[in-house]
Amino acid sequence: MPRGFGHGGPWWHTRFRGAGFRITVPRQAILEVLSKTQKHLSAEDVYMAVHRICPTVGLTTVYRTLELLVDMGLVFKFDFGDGRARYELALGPKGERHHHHLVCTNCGRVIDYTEFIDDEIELLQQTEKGLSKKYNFDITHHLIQFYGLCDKCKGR
Amino acid sequence: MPRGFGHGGPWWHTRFRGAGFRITVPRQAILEVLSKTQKHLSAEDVYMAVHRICPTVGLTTVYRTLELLVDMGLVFKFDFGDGRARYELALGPKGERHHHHLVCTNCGRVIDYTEFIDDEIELLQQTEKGLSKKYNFDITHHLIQFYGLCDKCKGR
DNA sequence: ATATCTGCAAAGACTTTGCATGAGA
DNA sequence: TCTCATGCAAAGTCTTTGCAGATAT
Repeated sequence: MPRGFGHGGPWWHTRFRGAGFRITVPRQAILEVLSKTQKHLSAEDVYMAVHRICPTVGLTTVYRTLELLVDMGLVFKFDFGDGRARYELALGPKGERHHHHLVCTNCGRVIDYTEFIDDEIELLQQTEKGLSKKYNFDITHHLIQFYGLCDKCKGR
Repeated sequence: MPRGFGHGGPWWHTRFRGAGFRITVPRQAILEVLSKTQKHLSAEDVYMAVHRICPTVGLTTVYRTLELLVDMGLVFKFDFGDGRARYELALGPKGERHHHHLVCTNCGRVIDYTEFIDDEIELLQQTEKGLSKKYNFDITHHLIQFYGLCDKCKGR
């Protein structure tokens, strides 16, 4: 059965019920928005998209829900240096969405890349193993970003 | 001659003069503070430390100077997810301070590690090369962070 | 029934900006 | 001298919190 839908509704319902969290309209709308994009959305972005599905949902709820999802490990939170956090679905460390980022320090453009991920992942898993042991950490995820000037900004 | 001091004063004076920036008391104090620690300082941390050297320097100047140093590539700016930016001296991509981070998502503790850097650097340089070519980016630096629970937080 | 969740408004925290004064080259 | 830098105060932005009413289980 493909990831996504089972008998009891969307896949994440189980995670929610198991943790004692309630399945509500705002939460469903927020997860729907996150599932339907490949972009890195800010809280405001999510809020505006959710607003089209369910106009009564407030920005506060968006923030609270995103925090909850991050804590549950369902969503990753990123910082690209422009002062607002970005969010995207996690879907597992080797899941179909996993990628790293290339960030332009001038215009803020962010490119997702997956080209070199396989080699990176291999090395990272070794590193994770070594680090976990040495520092007694439970490592849950990682972040790799390259910074520089994009093609449009480098000739300036 | 060791990096650090030449005839005309500290090493960064040349960089400043060359770029048309002035060498001022606040800037010297801020760079002195950054050179004398291995920690990741917030703007407020820098401000307080600078205040002991030169009490007239304001927080605004600290922010402005840190931004300048980041733009010049002399300082890196990090985000560990606690809402305030951290700064530390760059000293070159293979310089003596280069390291990656291990961040506890529960208590916010940050550990610098250098153990696996050599293998990582090698892979990263290949990746950088590939990315630069494919996306036509001038890559200046990278960020690698592992997230998880530290030994104190995992038993909770 | 009741503990959780939500929306609104207000507060909080970090960072940036305007402007007149002061200082480096 | 003359442009650049600084400090203060105020404003700006993103994010969090308090609380009463609404909702899921």
